[in-house]
Amino acid sequence: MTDEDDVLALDNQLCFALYAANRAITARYRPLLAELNLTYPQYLVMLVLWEAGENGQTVRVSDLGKRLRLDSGTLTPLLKRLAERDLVTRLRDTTDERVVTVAPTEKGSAMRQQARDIPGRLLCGTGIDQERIVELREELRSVLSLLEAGEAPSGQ
Amino acid sequence: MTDEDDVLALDNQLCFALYAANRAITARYRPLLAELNLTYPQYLVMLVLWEAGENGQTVRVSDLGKRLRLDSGTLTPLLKRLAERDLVTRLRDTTDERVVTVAPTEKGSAMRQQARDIPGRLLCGTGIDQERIVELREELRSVLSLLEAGEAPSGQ
DNA sequence: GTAAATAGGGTTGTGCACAATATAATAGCG
DNA sequence: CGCTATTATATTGTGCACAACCCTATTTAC
Repeated sequence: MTDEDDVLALDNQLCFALYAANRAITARYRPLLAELNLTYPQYLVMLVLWEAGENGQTVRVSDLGKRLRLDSGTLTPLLKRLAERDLVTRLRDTTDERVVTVAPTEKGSAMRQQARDIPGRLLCGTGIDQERIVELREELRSVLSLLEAGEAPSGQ
Repeated sequence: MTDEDDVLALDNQLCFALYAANRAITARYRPLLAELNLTYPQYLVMLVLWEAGENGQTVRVSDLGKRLRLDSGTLTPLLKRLAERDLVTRLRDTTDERVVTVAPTEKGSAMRQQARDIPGRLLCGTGIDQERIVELREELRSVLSLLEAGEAPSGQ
């Protein structure tokens, strides 16, 4: 294998390590979130809503999009499914009808208590210690901000 | 915010850092792969096929699944789309008709040359240096193997 | 005041991911 | 030989993820 081929080897790709690790973590979440009948992205939305509620902030669809880096094509149907299950409300602003405000219902807020032990249970039995998690998380956050700040890859 | 709430804060979740970084990287790949008219998972499949071809190995659908951690529900339609575009062949084994062998066509093999500069172009303009990429990649690979070896999270 | 630009959401269509199930072939056994 | 378990792939259905587009409301320019 020449050096040029080597750059295309699967095991040399950061992207694949990230892709596989991400799916392995979400797979680990799945049985825990199934107890709450939530998918992983639904869980992330609830995290944002709980956190904002704690601080007395209202959350618009666009706020969720900025925070989670998701667009309306993803969020709108997801929020509708949560609303159907009476976990959130979607209210269109009366003064500016472009704006939709999302908030947890009482049922949605109550779910927070059930979710509290999830982070602790997630990595039990893997032998990954807390310090390592924090380091990896901070490195990923730093790389993410570089990726978001960086110029787009050249189209040629 | 109490300590208990803090464990649910979005910014304290390794999972979200991983989720967001993964999508940021694949978003960065998208315009580069669009030149080849490939999606990101399709690109990963081609990487495996190119690598195996180099070593004279044949690849079955189950081999792709093991390597990429994907199941047939993902791979079968993906491979059919690649086959329609004459980038791969899907041949059912004559002696054991359960087995489907996948191989790049001449057109699919030729694409490797066009793909060679992608890894190099990907992170240009982000200020992320090579050493950091290697460290992060190895840490992710290590965490992945711990996740895959670890016992399932307790169902309760 | 009105045209143009921008911002907030929604809709549609394509392509993953994955669970659950189906189908079919092989291997081992009595 | 027939029975059962296992292995390999396909099919179906749900839910993201994102591009492309639409519609409406607000803002800005003139």
